[in-house]
Amino acid sequence: MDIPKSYSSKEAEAKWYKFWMDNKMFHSEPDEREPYTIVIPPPNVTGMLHMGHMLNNTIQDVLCRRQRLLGKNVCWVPGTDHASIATEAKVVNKLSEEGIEKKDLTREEFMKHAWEWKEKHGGIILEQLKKLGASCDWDRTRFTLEEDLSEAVIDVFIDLFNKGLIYRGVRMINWDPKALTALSDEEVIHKEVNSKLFHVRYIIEGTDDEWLTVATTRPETILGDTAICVHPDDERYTHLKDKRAIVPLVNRSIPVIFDEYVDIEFGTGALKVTPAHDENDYKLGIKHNLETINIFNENGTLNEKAKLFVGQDRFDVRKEIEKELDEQGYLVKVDDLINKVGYSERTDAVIEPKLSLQWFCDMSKMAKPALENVMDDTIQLYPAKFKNTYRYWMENVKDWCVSRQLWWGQQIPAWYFGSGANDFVVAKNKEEAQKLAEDKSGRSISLAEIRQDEDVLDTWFSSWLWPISVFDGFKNPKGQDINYYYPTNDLVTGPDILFFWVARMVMAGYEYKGEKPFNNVYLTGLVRDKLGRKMSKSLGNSPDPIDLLEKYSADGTRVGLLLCSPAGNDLPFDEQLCEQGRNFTNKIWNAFRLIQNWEVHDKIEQPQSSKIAIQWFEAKLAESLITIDDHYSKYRISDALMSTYKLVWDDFCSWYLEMIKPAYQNPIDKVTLDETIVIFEKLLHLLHPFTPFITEELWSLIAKRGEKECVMLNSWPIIEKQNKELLASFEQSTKVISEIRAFKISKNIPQKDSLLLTIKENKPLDKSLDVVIKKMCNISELNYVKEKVDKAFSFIVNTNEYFIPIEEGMIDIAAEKKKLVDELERTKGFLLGVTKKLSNERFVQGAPEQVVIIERQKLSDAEAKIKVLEEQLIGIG
RNA sequence: GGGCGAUUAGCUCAGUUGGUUCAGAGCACCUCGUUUACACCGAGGGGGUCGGGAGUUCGAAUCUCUCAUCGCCCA
Repeated sequence: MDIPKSYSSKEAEAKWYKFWMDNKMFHSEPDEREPYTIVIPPPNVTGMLHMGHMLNNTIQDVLCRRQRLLGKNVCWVPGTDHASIATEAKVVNKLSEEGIEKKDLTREEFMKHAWEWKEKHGGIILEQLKKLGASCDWDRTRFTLEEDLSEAVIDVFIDLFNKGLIYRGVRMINWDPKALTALSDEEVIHKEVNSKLFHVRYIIEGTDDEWLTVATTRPETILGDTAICVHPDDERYTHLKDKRAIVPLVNRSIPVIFDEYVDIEFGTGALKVTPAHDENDYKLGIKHNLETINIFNENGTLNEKAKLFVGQDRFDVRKEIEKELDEQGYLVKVDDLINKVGYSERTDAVIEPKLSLQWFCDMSKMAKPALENVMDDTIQLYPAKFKNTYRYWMENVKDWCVSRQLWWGQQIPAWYFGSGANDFVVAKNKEEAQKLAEDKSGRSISLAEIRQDEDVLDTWFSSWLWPISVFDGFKNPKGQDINYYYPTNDLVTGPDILFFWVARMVMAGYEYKGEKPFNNVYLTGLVRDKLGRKMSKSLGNSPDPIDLLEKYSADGTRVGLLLCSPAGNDLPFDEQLCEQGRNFTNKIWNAFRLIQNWEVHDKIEQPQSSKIAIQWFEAKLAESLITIDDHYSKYRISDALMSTYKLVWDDFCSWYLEMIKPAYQNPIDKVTLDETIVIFEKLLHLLHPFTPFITEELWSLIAKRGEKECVMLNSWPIIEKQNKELLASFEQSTKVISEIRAFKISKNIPQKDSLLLTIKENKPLDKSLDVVIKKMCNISELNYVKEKVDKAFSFIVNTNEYFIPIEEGMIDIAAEKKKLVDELERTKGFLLGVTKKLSNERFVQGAPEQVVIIERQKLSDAEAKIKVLEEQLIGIG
């Protein structure tokens, strides 16, 4: 068979993904096996695959594929979420490019456009995941706005309302003037920006020249001021008790109030109070019974209440009012200031605090079990350090603003039947609403009188039900799916949505299933660029994932991503890692080529060195498997990969294959070849979670297979019995081999030249491995002697002395001597340390017995070594 | 400003209850090598006072305190 020198991934990837799909190998149905379930963190329908998705889904796929190999019934549920704000923004933009304004459309017309957009773009990201090799059960793909899932959302809203956990109220909310909707606190990103602190003076009412100077970053809100507040202990201002000041430009009279809330040190110690446009001012306003003047329109322009600058944008007004205040003598000075400003996560608009009537969800009751069950590890977070953050959130949980002033989403099932603040009911449909409304009002109400709330629910109000709703747990609570797959096993997501999503899923899980939604949460880091910056569209510093997949293959890219991704730590991505991943797949490929090209003979007897090599590798495999399984159990995926990588590259390719490799153009014996193929197959299983495509390809090539046989459904290797003695002896031999190789390099001796090796055995030695040393170093003759050998290159491994006779002129006596002296010095120093330790009464008394025994062993080893070194030094003269 | 976490080789990170010379891995780097799987390779090698300081201990990368720098969350 003619096998190319390098692995070509493209064909194999297409072929095997199709094979898995055609044979429904990712599909799961409940059966008698133990389930292993993951629900995907649903990506936005607006999204394109980015590096974060790549990492996140690679990890999920690794976990799923390993569990499949372990024999579990694996179900990885994919899907997308409708992303209210982002999608609506995309659709509005698209329509406006076509000359259509949202306000000219009915709700139904708009929704039609939105669904069309979703059908066209919503599936792109899922198709991209297939290129990565994601083994999702695509037959189970769900969408948060589909009918069943929406019904669950509405039912939950109604249920929570009836339980008194959802209410309607006026609050200061985060208003996005670009998207024209309320945002939850979590959707606001606070950034540090360079601002200015304006010092503006207000004249005291009834005086000609008595002024009070305030400091503010937002001079445009002066127009909505309804008080000035100072600290009661601030002596600068005590004389202003019961006085009033005049707001500049608009000449409105406002009171000077006293409250301990004010920071005496900040600015001038006098704070202008604008209750309509600042959370803290709002609280002050309630406390001191102040007027509230809302000077902004919903889009961030000023309204007629401002009296000046009406219709202009808030940021333009900030510049203009500065000029105006200065010209009229109100502006005292302007300082530079760095402060934090809230921005919309979705539109990047500066958030405007706004008083508004919204729907809220009371979290305090549901937070309780959600907190307890994470703190006691019923639900485990990996890494556990996130328990702290989680606890902080849950102990300081705030009510959740769930309404959004949008159309793309589930419309809030609240129905209004009058103009009173309480003239509403919550019901599943208009007919039910009518009944409830009549009950509530005690009068007859026609259907025409009833209007549904215009707003929709926050997207997270869908996502928090995801682990239940994808298994139809609301529609069919006793269904086979929900009973079998819930609670799910693992959740893989980023710490940035630990509260947004993870915590809320936990709450919903306990509220609606009485049980946790998942056992373990693996929190990945953020993917950053080489300079440590977040990857973002605006910076343009993110590689295109699809390019990476094409350049380095899916397997190579997966390995590259996982090489540097310890749980919870950020991932400083470097394309070089994908190159390393690709090189790794090429190494595996070539190991296969080597084995494949050997000619086999039935009649040849198995060499002793091959027999030992097999025994050794089996022991090594068993040892590595324990390590690898342990890493997986702790979700240390990078470490599991590195252990696998070293097992394959170092132990299998560099040691094992070299040990069994027949001489040039000689055939191999059948026993060794067969055993080697068995070993190779085991390695393919260990590799499969990381590199699914090449392992499937090689599995099919290395032996004859049945039509539907494949590596992904075959079993994970079982740990064979361990053999620590053999591993220890082998390690000694590798040291000997390394010494001889180094010697050959230093003397420019070609590999094909054979050497003699003589050993003086000072300490019992496993001689069965001599055949390996002979083969690996091309030793023609290996002897044991009682006396040391003159005129030879020598070295010591584990107090045994090794001699390679060479011509006298070739020995660099000075260098040899220096090597021995250095080693002697080091060993003596070491001996001194050990002696000191052992002569210390308190050490011998205090340390555990085992530690003391080890120290005594070190002492006698060092003494023996010193003796050998000294003898060699005498011999060398 | 408050809370949490980090700081180990050029880079990215391991280091499990303090105890083998425990200072490690991968990559990068340097030297040699076109030997018949692979130069997307092989063999060999250099490199760190474990952020600084103090303390506890027979013994500290590991525990305590303190300072510095960075990150995250919150105000």
